Amino acid sequence: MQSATRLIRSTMQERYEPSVLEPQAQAFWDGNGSFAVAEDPSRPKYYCLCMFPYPSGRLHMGHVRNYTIGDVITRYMRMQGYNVLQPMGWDAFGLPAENAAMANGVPPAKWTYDNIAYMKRQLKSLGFGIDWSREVATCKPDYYRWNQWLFLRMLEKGIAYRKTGTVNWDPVDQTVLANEQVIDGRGWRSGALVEKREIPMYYLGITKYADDLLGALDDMPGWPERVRLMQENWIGRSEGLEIEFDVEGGGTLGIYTTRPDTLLGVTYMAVAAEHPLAQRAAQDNPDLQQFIAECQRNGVTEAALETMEKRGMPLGIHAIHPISGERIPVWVANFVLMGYGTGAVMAVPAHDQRDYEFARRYGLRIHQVVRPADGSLARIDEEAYLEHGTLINSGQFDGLDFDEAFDAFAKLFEAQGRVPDGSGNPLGKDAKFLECQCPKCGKPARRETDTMDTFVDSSWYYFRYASANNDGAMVDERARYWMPVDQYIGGIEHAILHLLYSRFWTRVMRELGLTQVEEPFANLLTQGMVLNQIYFRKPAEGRIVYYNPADVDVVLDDKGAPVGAVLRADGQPVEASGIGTMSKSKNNGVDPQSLVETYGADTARLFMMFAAPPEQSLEWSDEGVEGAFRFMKRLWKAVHQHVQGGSSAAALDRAALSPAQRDIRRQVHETLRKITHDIGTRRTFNTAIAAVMELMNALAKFDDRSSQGRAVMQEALEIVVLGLAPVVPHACHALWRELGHAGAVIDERWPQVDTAALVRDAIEVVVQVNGKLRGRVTVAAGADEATVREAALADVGVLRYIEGKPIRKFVYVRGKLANVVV
RNA sequence: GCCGGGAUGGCGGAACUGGUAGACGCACCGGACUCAAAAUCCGGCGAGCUAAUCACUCGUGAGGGUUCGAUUCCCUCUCCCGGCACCA
Repeated sequence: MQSATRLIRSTMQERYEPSVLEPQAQAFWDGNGSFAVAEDPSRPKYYCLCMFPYPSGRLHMGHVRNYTIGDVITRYMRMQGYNVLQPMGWDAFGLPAENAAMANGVPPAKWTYDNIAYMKRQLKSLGFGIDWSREVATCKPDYYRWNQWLFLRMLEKGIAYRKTGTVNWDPVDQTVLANEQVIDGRGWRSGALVEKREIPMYYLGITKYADDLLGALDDMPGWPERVRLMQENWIGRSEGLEIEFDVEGGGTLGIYTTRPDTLLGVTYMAVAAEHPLAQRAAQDNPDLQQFIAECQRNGVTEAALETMEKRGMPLGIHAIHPISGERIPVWVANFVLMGYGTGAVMAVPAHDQRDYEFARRYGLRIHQVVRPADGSLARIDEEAYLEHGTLINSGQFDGLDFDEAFDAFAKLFEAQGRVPDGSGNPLGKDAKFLECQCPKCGKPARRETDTMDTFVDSSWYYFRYASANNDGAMVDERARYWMPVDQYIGGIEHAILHLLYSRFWTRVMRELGLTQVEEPFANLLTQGMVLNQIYFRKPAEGRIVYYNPADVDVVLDDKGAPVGAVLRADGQPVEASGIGTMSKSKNNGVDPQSLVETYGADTARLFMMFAAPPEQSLEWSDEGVEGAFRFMKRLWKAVHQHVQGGSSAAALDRAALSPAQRDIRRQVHETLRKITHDIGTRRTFNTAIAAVMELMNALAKFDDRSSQGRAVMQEALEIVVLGLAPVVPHACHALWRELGHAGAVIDERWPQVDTAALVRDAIEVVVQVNGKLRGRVTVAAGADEATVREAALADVGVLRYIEGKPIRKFVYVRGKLANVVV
């Protein structure tokens, strides 16, 4: 073993060549199955999960940042002795595959699997420590069959149910559109005017869990405050009831309200101009026709909405109040949006400011049904009373508070959930597909053609990683070992929907006995976006042209401050419009592949972790990448020079060190203490890396060829290599061997701080006079306040400011600072 | 409009619990090496004042407050970013 080590040492490359050493390290991990993990009850587990990507074709910088953060945590926790699972998979159902199929005639499946293969190679080239034996692709039957299986269990339990609901219908594409796919009332792809349609579809009763989902947020310290707030607002906002009012002369009018407690205060109803009821009433009423036309003309631009006054007209139709039986006039109003909810609202002017203003304008009745809980009387003669309070003038419901009233009305109307899962389906026309056998009785049956939304796939994939390749069950006992996820990492854009659905899904699975955990993700880290400069030219006519920052040179003034930019190709100026998210439309993306090819994966990883803390946005900088690469070269050279310095270093003799050796050793262990805290607790990888750079700068000046000097250097470099191993694993894999170790750095433990090395003989105390820095004194480490005071008052810099003045106060912060107040 | 976050050198950022503001990196400037350039190494680098790298003054978006001491806590304001938005 010793001779083998010598051989490696003698052949150590002087040059840092990532293109050679990175594939070697990756081959080592692959060959040894370093990242394939098995359940091991004897060791503490750690489940580190990154949001899986849609296989769009290539990784983008956002992915690289996301997965680098996850990989650093994974490798760090592994060095801390945990049994760490880091899986990866593919959120593989989506419209891009269909669009690509229509555009290029490539079958969606082939397109998807080709993309997966390519992106998997990219992930491997970045050195992520992933257990690929657990890979999941949601487009494969062995994954989505469990969606269907769980859905049937949900039907049995009544968590899923079928009900008629209003949807956005695209008449050209013959499909249902999500709200975000409707742009200015038109289908995003077909451009056709979207219709509201009542179709039967499946609902998932997430509202049944709303209280629990909301309440549990208070007990989730591992989640960022702002994500919890966003979920709180979202759940609170969408918690309401659907109530149907009968319409005189036939039909019903469905509305949705978050204030069912004010139900008895309804004095009119309002519908959108496009609402069928309004359309019908307008047929033989020219005034109404004109008003409706006006409403529609006003459009939905923001400016119009801001300035538009609230206007309306009675339809001459009445609805019947479901409790009181009263006749309620139905109005058409320009502030009711057809695109939101049912396109109709119940109006409670006493307790809604908008309804109040409308009622005042048109002389409609205002009927108070809520008063403050403290018993005082709210005045509603000038504005609506908006707070939750106690019900009055509501017959049998008088005296109830908001929650009690909500529950009482909910029971009365058997409130239903509001998470539609349906989408349109061309499968309904395919007889071969439709005809099937009932799996229970064997008789001919009609196959269900409604499909589930893709959010279902991502709501439980983390369970499947933990139960990978089980043909017989959705999840198995292995999930009990791994769940919950200890650290989840992904983009803030999923702060609400994906994370909320996952929490909902976990509760459903718990109710079905599939898991014991209540919350799927113990700790959540939302990484910031990756930004870059945006450059463009706006021709006199035609469209703006964006130029990639890589093709642009920045012009500097003589102080180095940027004053302009020119396109390298023609030397002519381009305009800069600040920085923004890397995107195709702004042509400011940087391809991870070319970055890895030019500088190596370690440089890419180092730059990403160093340029900003993980939660903040990260500004791209080619010069910053160069800087990271320079550091890699310096690190490599430092180890190379040390190893070249002679045969293996003598054992460290702590008692025999010179003051300079003790100093450098103290700095080594101070750095180790800091990076342990920064990586392990604070997750501020940027400051950890900065601390190591600082240490390397000090080590470069520490030129001590003595036996103990080399021993100190050996220890320092080992700590540096171990400490950087999570961030730049390829280089550290090689350097660890160069430092004389037969084992692989991936199997090493995180080093221990030698607290004895941290002890100082003397400390420097900063001395202020009236809070201004005036001097510094050096005292023995254990000096008491009196000693420090004596030294401080004798300092020449201090004396200048206190001479002849009485000392009013002396403040001493142990070991750091003294303040003399005169 | 509502909710949340932020503003620190030419730039990205650091300062962890109220205690030396500007760590680390980039850019820039000077020097060494070189015929020269690149690379590398060494040094400088908030502003003002100054012959000066001494000293001093100012300085963390603006104004005020609390404190021996404020980038950090409190109040008011400006701007920027994110989320939601006639949301029923």
